[in-house]
Formats: sequence, structure tokens, C-alpha cells
Amino acid sequence: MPQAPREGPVASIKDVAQLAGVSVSTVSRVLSGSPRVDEGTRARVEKAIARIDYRPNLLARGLRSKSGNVIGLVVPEILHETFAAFIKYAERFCVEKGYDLVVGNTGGRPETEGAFIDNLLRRHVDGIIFSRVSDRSRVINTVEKWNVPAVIIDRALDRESLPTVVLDNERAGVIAAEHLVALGHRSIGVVTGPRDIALSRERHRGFAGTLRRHGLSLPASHVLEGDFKFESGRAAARAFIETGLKVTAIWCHNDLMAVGALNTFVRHGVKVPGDVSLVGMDNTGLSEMVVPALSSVTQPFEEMCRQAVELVLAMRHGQRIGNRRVVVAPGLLVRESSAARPPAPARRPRR
Amino acid sequence: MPQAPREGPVASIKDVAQLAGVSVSTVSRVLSGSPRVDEGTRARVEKAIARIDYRPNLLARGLRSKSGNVIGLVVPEILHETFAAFIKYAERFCVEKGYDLVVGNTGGRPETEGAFIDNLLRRHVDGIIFSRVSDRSRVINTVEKWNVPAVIIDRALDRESLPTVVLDNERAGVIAAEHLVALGHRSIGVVTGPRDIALSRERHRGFAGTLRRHGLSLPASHVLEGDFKFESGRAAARAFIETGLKVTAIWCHNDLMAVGALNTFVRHGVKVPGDVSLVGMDNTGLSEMVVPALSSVTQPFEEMCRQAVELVLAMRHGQRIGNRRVVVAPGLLVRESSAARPPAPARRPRR
DNA sequence: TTGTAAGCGTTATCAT
DNA sequence: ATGATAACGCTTACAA
Repeated sequence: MPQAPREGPVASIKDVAQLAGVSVSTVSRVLSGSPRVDEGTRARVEKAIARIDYRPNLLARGLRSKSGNVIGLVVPEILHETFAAFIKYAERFCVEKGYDLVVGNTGGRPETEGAFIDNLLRRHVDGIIFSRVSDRSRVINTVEKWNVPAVIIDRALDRESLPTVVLDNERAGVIAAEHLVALGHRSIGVVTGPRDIALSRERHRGFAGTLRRHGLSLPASHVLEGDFKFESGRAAARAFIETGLKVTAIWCHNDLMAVGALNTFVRHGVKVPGDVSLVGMDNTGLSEMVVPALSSVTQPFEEMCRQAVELVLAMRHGQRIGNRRVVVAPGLLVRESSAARPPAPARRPRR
Repeated sequence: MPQAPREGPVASIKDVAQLAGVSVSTVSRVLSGSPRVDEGTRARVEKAIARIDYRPNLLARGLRSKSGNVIGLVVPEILHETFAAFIKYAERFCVEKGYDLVVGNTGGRPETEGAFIDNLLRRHVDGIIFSRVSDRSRVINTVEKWNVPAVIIDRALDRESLPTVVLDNERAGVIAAEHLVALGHRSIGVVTGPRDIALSRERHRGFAGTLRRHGLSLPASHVLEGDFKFESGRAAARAFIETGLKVTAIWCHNDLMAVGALNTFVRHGVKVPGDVSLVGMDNTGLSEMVVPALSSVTQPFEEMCRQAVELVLAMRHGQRIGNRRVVVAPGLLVRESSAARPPAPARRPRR
């Protein structure tokens, strides 16, 4: 007659052993799929496991094997769509590999970051994925001192001592510039991310270089520095307008700033793309919500997370990764906000 | 002379004991702040702890005390801003209380949800916060069977057997309706969430009831069902337009759908708020990015998370909570998308 | 193929 | 006030 599932105390490996009439080591062997176990025994053990709904205790297992079965993810701000994307995809691949994901929101504060890493260390974290690090040396020191697998995603520094997964940011700049140039634009502006972030400089290098290669100049007054937030996009657009809107196209280093710029343009009656073409970056959900829908340089978030998780686990399993750089490719999604340059009435009369 | 920090093996309580010349029990007592320890000894132990940079192992501690020092958060989709907000604030309050946050993205799939909970159980999770339960009985059964503290946030059912933290959704409907009525609107529409989600029904009850109380009718053709996603907002606006746009104001059960509706209206030359006023719900970041900025019924995400974490920890510490319902209040943020009803030309000639 | 036993780092009980 | 020791649940030599 079927016995009601046990109440209260959770079943342990001992209970399984007892029920199956074997020793705990045999149960452990079955659990780990060891070949050195009789098929009959294995069946009995498995039945016992199912019978009492046994699940190995991860704390005990981790204590013994020095692996907490977790991966940590450090982000500066969960409410930015790009970081939310990192959480989403990192979680997916972690779970796929049998790990749980612990997330830490640092707000860019080094102390918060430090405390979070500390906690991870205490639970024998199997790997940490950093997306943007506030204080480089500090993180790297901690990570190296404790010898925990770690990778940097998205925001890499110029000369990194940790493995990184990054977009080919220079190429992103090239793509944006080529697109705008192909559309016939000759006076082009850009709203960059903070200059002290390497990827901003790389994107800009690709962008400016491409313009130059096409014989186009990029005066300092056409490159505005933003901070990746909505407001700075608005401010940049305002600045462009106040100086007489000398550009017919603008690339923003992320969608959020592009949407900010669009906002200001719409409010000032500047037509997009009629008067000025606008291209964003990241291809976040936002880009198809606004009118006109935003053209955007894409960043393969999912792929980046897959690589990051794989890298960190490879390190965990002893592979020497060094400071390998995994570079993923940007793309281009043309929507409505970028179009051919309106013909200059004087110099190019229609037909 | 200062000794270099130890390499490789992490310091354990034993190392501290040895260095301080005491037993492990004494160190443990110092750690737990027991009063039964000599001040001199305490000082020596603390010095030793600092000296070798010792941090208690959470796995060992958890194994012993049956508390993994983690809280689990289950969400259906990380890339929805409201759920990202839950993650952000839940993380904040967890960390504040000394717990780590493990997040699980279920995509609404019961199996994924089940597997995630299973994993949490195996690490002696201290509490689980569910936002939206895909398959009611299953979660509740698991949670009750293993007697793990759990609370439901946001998406609660009518008669819940678990404690819940919810918005006063009926009141949200009242607020939206009162706002629109006060603006002079008399023909009003609504885009609801899925009818099989309790909060949609509650919001609608408050909304419809308020309209009725003001002597306004709400014909079935004016209430459209959405699914909380952008596209359904677009579809709803299209439907309103196709039937002749008989309404002068619309409330959407979330910002995403409102932005979708706005998108369609803008594309069809329908002026917002000139021709139709639009009010969203949740007051997400989106609402101030669009033009016109979206008026929205607010939901205090941070407060809700604070309550959820507190509840779950109270349960963890033995308090009997039963199926208590913590209800938080919605508010109203008027921006640009809602304005006074344009005077009907025929019936109310200007001046 | 299977079992015995040690040990992972803590906490808690019981002595001293 | 402090120390020895068992126990938490698991893995893994080492024996049988």
C-alpha cells in the first residue's frame, strides 16, 4: 500500500540508501552516473529515489566538492534594457548548464560590488560575469587573489587581464557610418557614450575613421558626449538644434539616447528622418516602439551571454583561457528613422 | 614582519582559531557575537580574522543551520520593465537583509518554474517570491509540501492560500476613470489585460463601476482585451479607429499597451490628447520617453518588493502569516497624453 | 560491484 | 569563559 510522502525532514541520501538496502556510497555512485554499479542495484536505488522524492542537497554537495553550483552576474543597473537582457540570457544559459544565477546590482558603487563579490566567494561561486566594472583593479585583484573564474562582458577595458566578450565596437561605428554615408549624408553628427569608457572610444574610432575615408569631415562641434541615458540624448539634440542643426544625420551610441534625441526633435518640429536621420545602437525593444521606428546597430546579447557562460565554465573546468577576447559582430537593422539625405535645393535641383 | 596573504586554499575557521590560539568554538562565538567571551580573546580573534581575511563559508554554515541564505524570485519575463523592476528592488532589499537573490525566468512555463523551485529547495532557500504563477496548484503544492516561506507579488488570484503583496487594482481603475471623467470625457474606452488574470478583472471592475457611478455607459465595443504587450496596444488602437473612434479617452492596463496604442494613433494622424486622451498604468520609464509623455496610474514597485521580502523573512523566522494580503495604493501621474475633452462642435459651440 | 570511513567548514551541546 | 566533539549531507579514497 502506498505510503504518504514524508513530512517535515527532507529526505537525505541516507534515507535512500536505507530504503534501497545499499550503502550511501552506492547511492552516490548512482547519482553521479558511475558505470561501476550493477544494473539491478541502480534500478532499486532509482526507485527509492523516486519513492521518497529525494533531491541531493546542494549545500552539502557544494561544501564537499567546493562548488556552489552558482554563477554570479554583476550589473550596474537592472532597469537598463541592455543589462536586463544580460540577466535574461545569462540566466537561460546558466540554467541550461545546471547552475543558478545570482544577480547583483551595483549602481556602479565599488563597495556594493565588493560586498557582492565577497558573498559569492563565500558560497563557492563557480564563476562571475561582470558587465562593466566600476573599479577595475579592485575587481581584478579580488578575482585573481581567490582564483575564481571571471569574465567581463560588454564593457571591456583597453588592456584587459581577464577574458572578455565584447562587441566589435569599432565595426559598429563603421556600420553606422557606412549606412549614413550610403544614404547620401555628408554632414553627420554623433552622440557618444562617456569618453572614459573604452567602447565609446572604439565606436567613435570606427565611425570617425569611416567618415574620413569617405572624405567627410567630422568637426568637434558635431560630436557630443552623452552618458547612455535618455536625458543626455535629449540634451544632445537640443544642442544640435541650438547650433543651427548643421547635420542631416546623427548616430547615437545607444538606443536610449537616440530615443531621447528623437523626443527633442519631435517636440521642436524637426522631422525624422525628413530633416535629420537618426540611428541608434543595441536594437532594444524601444526602437520599434517609437515613431518613427528607430534604425539601430544591433548587438547580439544572447550570443554574448552564451559565450560568457561558456567561457566562465570552461575556466571552471580547468581550461586556461588567459585574457582571450571573444569578439561578436554587430549588424544593422534599418527601420524608419534613417533615410536618404534630402536633396539640397540649391545645388541639386530635382530632375 | 607582515606575512603575505595565503595563496590557494581559503582560510577556514580552523586557521583563525590556530592563529588566535583558541578553539574553533570560541571563534564561532565571536562570529555570532555571543556575550560569553572575554574581551581580550575577542580582540585577538578579530585580529586574526582580519589578518587572514577570513570569511565564513556560507555552504558549511547553510548545511549546518539549514538556511542557504538565499531568496528566490520567479518572474515570467525579465525583459518586461515591470518584472525587471521587481528584480531590481527585490535584489536591493534582499542584500539589505543579508541574503542573495537567485532569479528564475519561467517564460510562463510550468516545467521551468517547477525545475527552478526544485533547485531552490535543494539549496535550502529561505523564501521564494513569485510574480505570476503559471500553474497555481503545482507551485502551491510544492511550496506547502516543503514548507518553504513563499509570497506572491503582483499577480494574485482571487482567493489565494499564500500571502500576497498586491496593488489595489480596483482602486487603480477608479483613479483612471475619475481622472478621465474629471477631464470631461463621456465616451471612454479601455484596453484590459487578459481576462483570466485576476488583476485585469479587478482593474476593470473599478473602472467600469466608476464610469457607471458617473452615469456614463461603457458599451462592450469600448472594452478591448489585450495581453499586456506592445502589439496588443497597437491592435486595440487600430480597432478603435476602424469603428470610427467613438471614444475621446482610453485607459490601458499597462504602459506598454498604451505606448502601442499611441504608436498607432500617431501613425494614423489621430492626435493625442487632441482627439483622444490616453492613460497608461505602471508609470514605467517608457512613459516619459514618448511624445506626448504618457499619463499613468502608478504602482509602487519598490514598496511592493520591500513588503514581499519582509513578509517572506518574517515567515522564515517563524511568524504565522497565513494568507495575509498586503495591499499597496496606486497613484496618478498626469503628463501630457491626457487632457480636457475637446468641446463637441455641434452641441457646444465655442463661447 | 559494493561498503567503510574520513573530511568538507560550520554550529551547538556538553563538559570543564 | 573556553574547549572537545558530534552532526549537518555529501563525495571519494581505500578496502573488501
